[in-house]
Amino acid sequence: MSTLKNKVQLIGNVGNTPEITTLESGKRIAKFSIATNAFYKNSKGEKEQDTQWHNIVAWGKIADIIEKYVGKGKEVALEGKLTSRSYEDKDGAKRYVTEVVANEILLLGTKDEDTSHD
Amino acid sequence: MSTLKNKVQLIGNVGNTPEITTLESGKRIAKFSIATNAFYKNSKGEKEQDTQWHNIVAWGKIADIIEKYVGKGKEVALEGKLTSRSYEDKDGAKRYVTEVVANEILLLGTKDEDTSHD
Amino acid sequence: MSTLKNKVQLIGNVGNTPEITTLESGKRIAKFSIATNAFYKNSKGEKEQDTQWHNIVAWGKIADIIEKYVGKGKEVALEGKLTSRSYEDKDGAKRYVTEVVANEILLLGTKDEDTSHD
Amino acid sequence: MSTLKNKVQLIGNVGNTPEITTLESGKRIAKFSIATNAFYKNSKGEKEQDTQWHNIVAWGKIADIIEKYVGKGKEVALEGKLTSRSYEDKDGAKRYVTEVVANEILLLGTKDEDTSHD
DNA sequence: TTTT
DNA sequence: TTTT
Repeated sequence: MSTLKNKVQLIGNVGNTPEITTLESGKRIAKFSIATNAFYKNSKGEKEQDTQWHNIVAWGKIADIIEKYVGKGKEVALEGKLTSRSYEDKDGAKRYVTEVVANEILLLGTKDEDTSHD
Repeated sequence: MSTLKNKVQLIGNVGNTPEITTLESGKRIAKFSIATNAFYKNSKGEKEQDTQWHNIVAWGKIADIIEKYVGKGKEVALEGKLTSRSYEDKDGAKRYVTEVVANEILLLGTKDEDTSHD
Repeated sequence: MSTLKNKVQLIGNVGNTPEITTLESGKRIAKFSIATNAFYKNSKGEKEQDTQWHNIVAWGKIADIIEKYVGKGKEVALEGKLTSRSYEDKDGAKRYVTEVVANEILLLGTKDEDTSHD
Repeated sequence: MSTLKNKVQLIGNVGNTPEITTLESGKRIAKFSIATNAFYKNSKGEKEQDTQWHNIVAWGKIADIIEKYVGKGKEVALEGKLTSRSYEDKDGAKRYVTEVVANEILLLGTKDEDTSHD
C-alpha cells in the first residue's frame, strides 16, 4: 500500500495516556492525541502560539510500542496516513472523524534505542 | 512558522472544480477536495481500492495558481499542514472539520513549468 | 529500521534505462539516476532551471518493479534513505559516493495500478 | 522554488561545531555534519547500528539560527534539498560532493521556543 | 489534552 | 467528488 500518496508527519507532545484496546480478533489498537505547536509573532510583534490537536490511531506492533514507551507529555515524531471515516451519532446524524493512522513512531529526547517500526 | 512539525503530503486527483473566494480584506482562498487512492489485495487475492477524500484549503498565491491551473480530475502533488477547526451547526451543536492548508502544489503529468510556490 | 530519521523524497525524470544486476546470493539490485528540475527567475527576471541528478539504488521487490515499469524519461516519485559509502579508486585514493536507497516508487502520469511497494 | 520535488528530512545529532562563514557579498553560510542512526538486529539477533553522516549547508537566516542555537552533539530535525556539485582537486581530477541545503531546522529535546524558519 |  |  502506497504511503507516498498519503503521508502525514507530526512532531509534537502527547496529550493523554494512550488507550490500548484489544479487539476480539486479537488485534490491538492504540489511540491518543498529539499537539503540534507553532510559534509566530502577530501583527503587534507579540509571540503567539497555534496549537493543533491530532487524533492518532495505531495497530499491531506500533500499538505495542506505544503502550510500552509513549506517555502523556512525551515528545514524539510520527508518520502515518490521513484517514476519515463517518459514523452515525446517537441522533442518527452523520458525523465525520479524521485520524492519522501511524505507521512509524519515534521517541524524541530520549536515550532509548530506536522504537520506530518498519 | 514550522512546517517540520506538521506536514501532510498528498498525491491524488482533484474531485471538483476549486471554489475561489475573495474575502473583504482582499485575501483569496481556494477550496477543493482530492482523492488519494491506495490499491491492495484483499484476503481473497482480489484487488481492492481504499479511497480517502481530503479537504484542501489554500491562501494567497497558491490560491491563484489553483484557480489558473488546477481543475477537476487533474493529478496533483501537494504539501501543507493539518488543521482542525470547530464551528456551530444550525442546531447549535459543535462540529469539527479537518482540512489541509496547502503551502505548495505541483501539477503532475503536465509539461508545464513548475507551478509550486515557496 | 527507522525511515523517519533519514528520508529523501524525489519527484523527477529517469535519466537512463535502469541497470539490473543479480548478485551471487540471488539478490537483485536496480540502479539508475533521476533528475529533479527546479525552475526560478534569475535577477534579470529570466527563467532558469536548476537540475540536480541523483543516484538511485533499489533492492529486492522494488528492483523488480523498476525493471518492469521504470524506463528512461519516465516521471516517478520515490522515497528512500540517503546513504554514502567510500571506496578506493584505481590510484588507491578514497572516493565517496552518495546514493538514495529507494524503498518506495510511484509511476506518475500513467493509468497503471499503483506500483508502489511497502 | 519547488521543495516537493527534492526533499530531504533528517533527524540526528550534530557531529561538529558548525562553521560559519561570511562571504564578501555579506551572505552567511553555515556548514556542519549530522549523523543519523538506525538500529536493527543482524542475522544473529544482535543489535547493530547503521550510522550515516550527512553534510549540511545553510544560508542566510537559517545560518544565523544555526550559529546561535546548534552545537556539537545536539539533536536536530531538518529539512532541505539534496544537491551535488563537482570541483577539481589539487591534481585536476573531478571530485563530487553531495550536500543537503537546509531550509528549515528544529532543535529537539529543548525547552526553547521554536527556532524553525519558514 | 501536550509543550514552550 | 477524482482516478485505476
